[in-house]
Order: sequence, then structure tokens, then C-alpha cells
Amino acid sequence: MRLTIATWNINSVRLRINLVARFVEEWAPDVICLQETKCRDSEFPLSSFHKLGYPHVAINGQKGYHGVAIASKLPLTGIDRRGFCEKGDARHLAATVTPDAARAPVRLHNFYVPAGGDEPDPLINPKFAHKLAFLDEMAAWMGAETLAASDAIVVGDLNIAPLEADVWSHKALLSVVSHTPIEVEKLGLVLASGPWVDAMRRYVPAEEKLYTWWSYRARDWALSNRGRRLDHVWVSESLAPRLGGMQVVAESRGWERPSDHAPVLVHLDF
DNA sequence: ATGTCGTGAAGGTCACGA
Repeated sequence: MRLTIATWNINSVRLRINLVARFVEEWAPDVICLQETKCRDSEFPLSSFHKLGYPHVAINGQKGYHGVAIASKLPLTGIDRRGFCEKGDARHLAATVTPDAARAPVRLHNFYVPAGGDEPDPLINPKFAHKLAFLDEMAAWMGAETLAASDAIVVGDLNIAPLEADVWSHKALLSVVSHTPIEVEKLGLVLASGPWVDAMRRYVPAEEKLYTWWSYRARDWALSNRGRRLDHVWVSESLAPRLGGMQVVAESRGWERPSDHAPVLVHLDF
């Protein structure tokens, strides 16, 4: 069978539930991982997901900020939420899907890494310090738990564009939070806590521009095309041979009242 | 190129985070 997994920073799931509907009707992912749902669990539009064909939904929300969710056509087991940096933020959600009863299950981790504020100096910007600490804790925990030792996937808005071709201008963004060397280094340590494989870059060469986010502030996001690849899909090395394709659904950025992030889809063939 | 969004608590707009 083919398992299609999507990840999308939706920037308010309640405001954009109709965009979620349009996306899943056109792309029919088996599992959709959302970030920035921005609502309490009691406010989550659960019945909308049920009507869209996703009877299994795991949520980790909070009032107004952050929040992650996993909606699935297949049963979700082992639902778990980890807190990072003792902040009480809803930034992680894990669940297991079993695409093929004859195979080992796949563990899925959905992350929303802190954005980090504007000033790229942890000594004067507590939000940037939090982002760096979050990455350190992520690497330590993922390594200690050996998450990549069995079939596993990490998705989410990691809020870092690590490669030069992950941003519209490497030079211009070297001191812009999301592309600073210290963040890129720490994200590299998270990746190396695996072995994890950057699934998106299996399909687009490292030298080729690839974006998942375009600022709301551009007059014309498509014309200026000053994007960044902030959203990621990593698979354990054991799953890499199962990779069967990847798309960034950039057209969604042009939909009415869009999220500033586009969904990323990855296909796995079992 | 400091511009545009979403939320919440007010209170008919602003602060904050992104």
C-alpha cells in the first residue's frame, strides 16, 4: 500500500478549516499533521475532520498560540505529547500508524519549533534563547530515545531553513532568525541524532531552491518569491527505501485567506 | 521592503507573537 503523509502549518485551524477541506479533497493524504492550530483541545473542529474522512484525530492544543494535531484515516495508537523547556507549550505530538499489518508500525512525531523572535542573540532575546534550548533538548531527547532506530518520521514547522537553497538569499538571511549559523548547526545536531534522512531533499537537489513559507508582508508572494523552507519531513534511514515521492503544494499559498506556509506531502510505499 | 496576519481582552482598537 501507499501511505501519504502531509504536514502543514495552518496558522489557525478554526479560521482555515475550509482550506484544510480543500487540501484533503485535492490531495487525499492518509495522515495530516498540523501546526499552529491556535486553539484549546475543546475548541478543535473535530467533527469537521470526521466529515472529511479522518476518524482518528490526536490533538495537543493550547489557548491562542502554537498547538499541533494529527488527523488520520488509519488508527492512531500510542498518542503522546512531550513538553520541552518546561514552558507548558503545545509543540509536540506523537502517534503510531500501522500501514501494513505485516510490517512494523511507523512512529510519527509532529513538531512546532519556536520561531525565535527577531533578534538573533540569545543574550538579549529570550525567544531566541528558548529556540536554541528547544533544539538542544530535541537533539538530546531524540538521541536518548533512539527514535530513528525503528521506522519513524519527524515532520513539522521546524522554523529553520538549513541549506543555502532553502532561502531566497543566503547572504541576506545569514543574520535573520531562521537561517543563522547557530540555528542551522543545532538543527544539524537534531538531524544527526538519528540517522534521519531529509526526505524533501531526496527529491530536490541541495543546490535547487525549495521553499514552504512565504511572508504575508510581500506585496506579491509569487512574484517576489522570497521564500524559506521552514517545514520539514525526515524519515528514519530504515524508511528511506520506502520513499515514493514528495510535493510542496505551493499553490495553496495563493488561495483566499491563506496560511503563510504551504503543505508538504510525502509518499511511502509498503 | 517594517510590510501582514491571527488571537485575546477589551471595548469599537491595541498588544503580542509570528
